[in-house]
Amino acid sequence: MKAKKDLTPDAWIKAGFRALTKGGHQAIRAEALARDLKASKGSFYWHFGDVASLQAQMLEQWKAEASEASIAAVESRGGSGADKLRFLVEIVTGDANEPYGGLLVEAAIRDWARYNELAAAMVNEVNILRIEYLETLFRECGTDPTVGRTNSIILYSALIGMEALAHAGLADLRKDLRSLLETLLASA
Amino acid sequence: MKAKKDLTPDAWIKAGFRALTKGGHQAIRAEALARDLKASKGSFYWHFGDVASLQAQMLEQWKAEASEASIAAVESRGGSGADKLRFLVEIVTGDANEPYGGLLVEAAIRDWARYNELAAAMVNEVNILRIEYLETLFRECGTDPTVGRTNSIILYSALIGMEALAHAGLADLRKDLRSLLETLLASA
DNA sequence: ACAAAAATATACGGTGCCGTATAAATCTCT
DNA sequence: AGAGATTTATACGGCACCGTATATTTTTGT
Repeated sequence: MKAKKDLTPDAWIKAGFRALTKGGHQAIRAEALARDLKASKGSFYWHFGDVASLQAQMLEQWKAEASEASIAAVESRGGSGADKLRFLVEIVTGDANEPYGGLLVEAAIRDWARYNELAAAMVNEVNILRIEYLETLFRECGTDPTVGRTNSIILYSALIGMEALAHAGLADLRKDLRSLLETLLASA
Repeated sequence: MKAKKDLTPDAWIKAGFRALTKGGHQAIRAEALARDLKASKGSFYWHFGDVASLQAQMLEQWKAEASEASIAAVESRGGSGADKLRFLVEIVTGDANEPYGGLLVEAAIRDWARYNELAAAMVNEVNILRIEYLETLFRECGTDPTVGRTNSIILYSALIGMEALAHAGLADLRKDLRSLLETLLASA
C-alpha cells in the first residue's frame, strides 16, 4: 500500500490546471487545491515550498508541452510546406486532443502573463518558437521570408484572437482559420 | 467649497480602470481603490452598494465607449469602403488616443470576461457590433457578403491576438494589421 | 516488530479583504 | 448660527487565505 493518499507533485499540478481553467491564475491557491483533492494544505506544503513554486512548475510543464506537441506531430507527418500548414490548422483547431484542454489552458496562461513576469516570459518563449516554426513552413512554400514572417504573425494572432470569438459562437475556429491560411498562401 | 474630497462615482470608476489595467479584474477592490484615492472605504460604500455594482458600471461605461468611438470617427470621415477600413486600422492601432489606454483596457476586460458572465455579455455585444460594422465596410468594397463576414472575423481576431504579441515586441501592430488588410482586400 | 523516514493532518498567528454600523466632519439652506 | 442632509472616516465581525509549527498516521528498512 502506498501512502494514504497518492498525492504526487503531479497530482497537485493537475489540480492547479483545473483551477486555472476554471477561475484563472488567481484561483491557484493552496487551500482551494487541497479541498479539490480532499487533502489538507499541510500535504501541499510538503510537496511545494509555496504557491509560487507550484505555479512555476505548472508554467514549466506547459511550456515544454506547448513547445513540442503540435510541431512534432506536423513534422512527423511530412508533406509540402502548404500541407504542413493545413495540417497544423487542423490539429490546433482540434483542441480536445491536447492535454489539459489545449486552447483553454493557453488562454488562461495568456491572461496570467499580463500580470506575472514569469508567465509572460514563458508565453513569450512559446510565441517565438511557434512563430519561427511557422516561418519555416512558409519558407518551404517558397514565400518571401519577409512576407512569411508577417504571415506567420498574422496567422498566429488570428488563432489567439479567434479562440474567444469561437467560444462565444461568433467565429468558426477551423473554418475561419482555414480561410485565412488559404488567403495567405494564395497571396504569396 | 465642495465636500472635503470631491469623490464622484466617476472618480471611483476611473480608479477602478486603473486597478483593472494594472492588476486585472481581481484588483478591483474597495479597500485598494480607497487607498489609491487616499480615501476610506466608507466613502466607497456610500457611492456604491458593493464592489460588483462598481464593476457593472465600469463595464457599462466601457461598452458605451467601445461601441461608439472608432466607428463614429471612421464614418464621419467618409471615403470608400477600403479607405474606411484603412483608416480604421490606423485609428485602432493608435491606442494612445483612446481613453483609459484603449487596447490595454480591452485586453483586461477580455480576460475578465473569461470568468464573469456580465463581462462576457458586454464583450460579446461589442464584438458583434464591431464585426457587423466591419462587414458593412467590406460590403462597401464589393466583397461577397460571406467572404466579407469571414474577413471581418479574421481581421478582428488578428487585432485581438496581435495586441499581446505587439506588447512583447514580437509584432508591429500597425504594420502587420495593414498587411493583413491589404491581403484581404486584394483577395476579394 | 520497531525505529526512522515519508506523507498527511491539525492548529496557529497574521494579513487583507468584505460589508455594516456607527461616528465625525462638511455642506446647504434658512 | 443652527438643523438637516450629505459625504467621509473609523471601528467592527466575519471569512478566506498564507505559511509555519506541530501532531499524527503511514510506509520503509532492518
